[in-house]
Amino acid sequence: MTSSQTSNKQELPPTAWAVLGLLSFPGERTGYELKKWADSSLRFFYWSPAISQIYAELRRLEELGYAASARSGPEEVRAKRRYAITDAGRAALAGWASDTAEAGPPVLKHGLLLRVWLGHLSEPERLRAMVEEHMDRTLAELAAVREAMAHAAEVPEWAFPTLALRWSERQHLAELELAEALLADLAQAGPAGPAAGAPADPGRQADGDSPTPG
Amino acid sequence: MTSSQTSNKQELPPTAWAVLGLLSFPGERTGYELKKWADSSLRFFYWSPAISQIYAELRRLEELGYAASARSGPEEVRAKRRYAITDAGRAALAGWASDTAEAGPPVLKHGLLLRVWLGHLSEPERLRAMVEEHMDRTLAELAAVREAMAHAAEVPEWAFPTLALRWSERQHLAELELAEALLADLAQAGPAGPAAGAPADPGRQADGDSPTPG
DNA sequence: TTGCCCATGTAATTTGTTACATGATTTA
DNA sequence: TAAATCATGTAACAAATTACATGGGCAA
Repeated sequence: MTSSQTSNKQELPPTAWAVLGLLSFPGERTGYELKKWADSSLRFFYWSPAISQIYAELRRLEELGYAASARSGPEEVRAKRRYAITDAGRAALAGWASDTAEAGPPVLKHGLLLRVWLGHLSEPERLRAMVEEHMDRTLAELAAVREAMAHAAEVPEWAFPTLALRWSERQHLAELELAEALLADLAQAGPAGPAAGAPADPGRQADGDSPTPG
Repeated sequence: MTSSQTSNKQELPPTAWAVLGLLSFPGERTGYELKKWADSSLRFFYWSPAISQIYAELRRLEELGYAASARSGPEEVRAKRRYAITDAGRAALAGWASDTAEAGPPVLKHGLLLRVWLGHLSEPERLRAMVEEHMDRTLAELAAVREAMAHAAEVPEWAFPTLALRWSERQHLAELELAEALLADLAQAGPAGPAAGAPADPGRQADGDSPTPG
């Protein structure tokens, strides 16, 4: 406990809470283990920080008195460290996790959709191919989610992680349906519609006062 | 081709491409206008950069020869600037937009799900309330998407933006269904299950060798 | 004995945000 | 004439990544 905390309202970045969250499950673990676990669970609906950042957050968490570490080889610097959450850490995390204002809207950054939005710059076939590739990737992710879920479902302590993974499974299925519908829309708009792309298209350079797209 | 660019493979952050993408639709516009437009379209499936960053990206784009600006009051520094994409910019953007490797998997950072994953730290009712709040927010977003879509659908040049917004509409509907299912899972797991939360729970401090959660 | 996984960290850099400063034009 | 919106930018900072440095243990 490094004392001296004045404010009771800690302003921490999401990563710090996520790392502390990993620590909130029974057991002590190393930064390395935390990273692996994040890669096979958090990453499906939140995200997985770089390993170097995990170590940085662990140090910060320990300074705040939210986590405590024990070195394995007693005196060594840079020896294996196992971290555990403290009572103060658990209390702070519980406060954060229940704070409804803190949880803003989900952040989605969908590169494929940006490309669809910019569809006038690609050939229709290319666009279709990109959507299909996205579906392949999604399918692969779905398999990974299911594997993680099968793993989690075996342990009673991981009931909530299992629920989150179940949500993620459904989310990936929805993503596939969304892509399917997008493909259909593309097929309908492509051949008949205002056919975009590189070649032959008379007029259409109407620069000047065109209204701002929505 | 505006000369002097040595490398033909520009390594630009997503934001730069997004801003250039906004510019790729017919018409010249100011940074300010770009921001408003991003707020009512890009933000639904990608994201909307801070206005200060838009200005920064516009400057970078102009340096690269991908965009060109014209001041309104001829000699003034800090006068209104209208930007337009150049041929080089359009070509680079088209290359980027068709690059399938460039488009990684979608990034999702879902604060609500992180809290569900951490469900053992909240009271069940609190969790349910958070999911319901999320549904309210999603409903409001859905309305905004639909409004933007109605706007976009009127202009033939915005056929692809309209498609992207249609995808977003469906995505928000899916998000609602996902939340519904989550609520059901929570109700099922809550009363009977390994009832987490603050009070009265004997044992459960099993620190030590517990396996790493998935 | 080579290469992989475990394990921890530092340094440099990029990306992006918020807060601030400034002023013109439009609307109530 | 006051407030809102339009419009552009700077400065300080936070968050997070990549690249790099280091070294032990184990398996092919």
